[in-house]
Amino acid sequence: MILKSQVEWALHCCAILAGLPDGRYLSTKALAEFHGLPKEYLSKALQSLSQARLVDSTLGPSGGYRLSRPPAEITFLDVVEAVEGKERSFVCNNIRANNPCRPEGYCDAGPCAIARIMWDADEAWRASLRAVTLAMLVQSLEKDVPPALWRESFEWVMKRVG
Amino acid sequence: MILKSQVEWALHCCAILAGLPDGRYLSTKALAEFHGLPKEYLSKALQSLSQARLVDSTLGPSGGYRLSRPPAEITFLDVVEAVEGKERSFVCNNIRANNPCRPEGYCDAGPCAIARIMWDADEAWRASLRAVTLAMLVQSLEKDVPPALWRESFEWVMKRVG
DNA sequence: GCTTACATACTCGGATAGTGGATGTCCGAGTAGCAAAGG
DNA sequence: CCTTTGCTACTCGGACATCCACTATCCGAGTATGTAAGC
Repeated sequence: MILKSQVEWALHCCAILAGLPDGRYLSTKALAEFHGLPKEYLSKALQSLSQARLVDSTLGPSGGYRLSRPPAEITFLDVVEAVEGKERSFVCNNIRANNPCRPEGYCDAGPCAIARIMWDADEAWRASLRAVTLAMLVQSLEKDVPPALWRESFEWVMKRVG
Repeated sequence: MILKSQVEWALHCCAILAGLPDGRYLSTKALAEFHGLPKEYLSKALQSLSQARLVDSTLGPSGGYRLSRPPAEITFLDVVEAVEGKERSFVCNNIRANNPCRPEGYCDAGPCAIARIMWDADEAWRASLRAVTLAMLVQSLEKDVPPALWRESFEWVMKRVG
C-alpha cells in the first residue's frame, strides 16, 4: 500500500503552479528541470491533473499548465485522487458469502463489518487530506524555505513562464 | 494505492480465531474452506500474522493457528501492518533537493512540508485502525449476523478445531 | 510602416515497451496423534 | 490391561513460476509565436 511517486511529483508541481501569477502557464519541461525529473514521465502526472480538471493546459510555445482554480480551492485530496484514483483503498470481496453454513440464496443486509471499519479509516485519511489546501501548502513552504532561496527559485520560474 | 486482498483474508481469519475457545487451534485448511479461499495462498497471509507474533502456530494433526493475545489486545492496525508492512504509505524522495537554485551542499532543516502533510494523513488512517480491536469486531459481527447462522458457523468451526 | 499569410518550433496527449511486486502454486521439515506390539 | 515404540498423516514454513500494474519512453496532433512578404 504505497502511493506512486507520481503523487509526490504532482504535489510539488502544484506547489509551483500555485505561486504563479494569474493566468500564466508553466511547461512540463520547466517543472521537470526544476525538480530533476524525467520530463516525459512527469507529463503523465500532469495529464492526470488535467483530466481531473485541476489544471488547464495550453499548446504551443510559452504553453504549459496553470491551476484552473485558486490555490485555496484545491485540496491535497483533489491532487491525490487525480493521480491515484478515487477508489477506496480497501476493496471488500464479500468472502463471507462463501460461508458453507449459509442457506442458499441468502442475502446480506449491509456491508460487512470489516469493510465498514476499513472504510472508516480510509475516510479518516481522506478527511485529513481534504483539510489542507494548496494555499496552506504555499504558506508552509514560505515559512520553511530560506528567503534567498525562495526568491531565487521564484525568479528561476518566472524566467520560464509563458 | 490499494491494499492487497491478503489484508481482507487476514482480518476475516482473525475474526474466526477470536471466537475460538482459549488455547484451541484452527488449521489453514479449515479457514480456507470456511472463506472459500485457496488454502496454499491463504497460508501466506497467516504466515505474516505468525511472523508478527499475532498468532501462534502448531504442527501435526489438530494443529493450526490461534491468537497469541486476547482479542481485546489486538488492533486492526496490528493485522494490517503485519500483512502490508509498517512503512508509511507516502515516501518522500526529497526531490526539492534537485532545485537548481540551491547552493552546493545545502542541507534541509526538517522534512519537506508536503511529506509532513501526507504523513499526518497516514497517521490519521493508522489512528483510526488502532482504535478498533478484534474484540470490538466480534461484537459488531454478532450484531450483524443472524443468530441461526452465527450458531451454525460456530459449530462448523468447532468440529474442526484441534 | 502596417497588415496578413506562412513556416517553425514548441507544446500537450495518447500509444507503446520494460520491470518489480503481488498473486498463485508447489514441495520439504517437523510434530502430534494413532496403532500395534510387547510386557 | 497398560506401557512403549514406531509409523502415519497432517500441519506449517519457505522456495519456485506467473501475471498485472507502475515505470519509463516514444511519436503524432495541434497551436502560439516569430518572420517575411505584400500593400
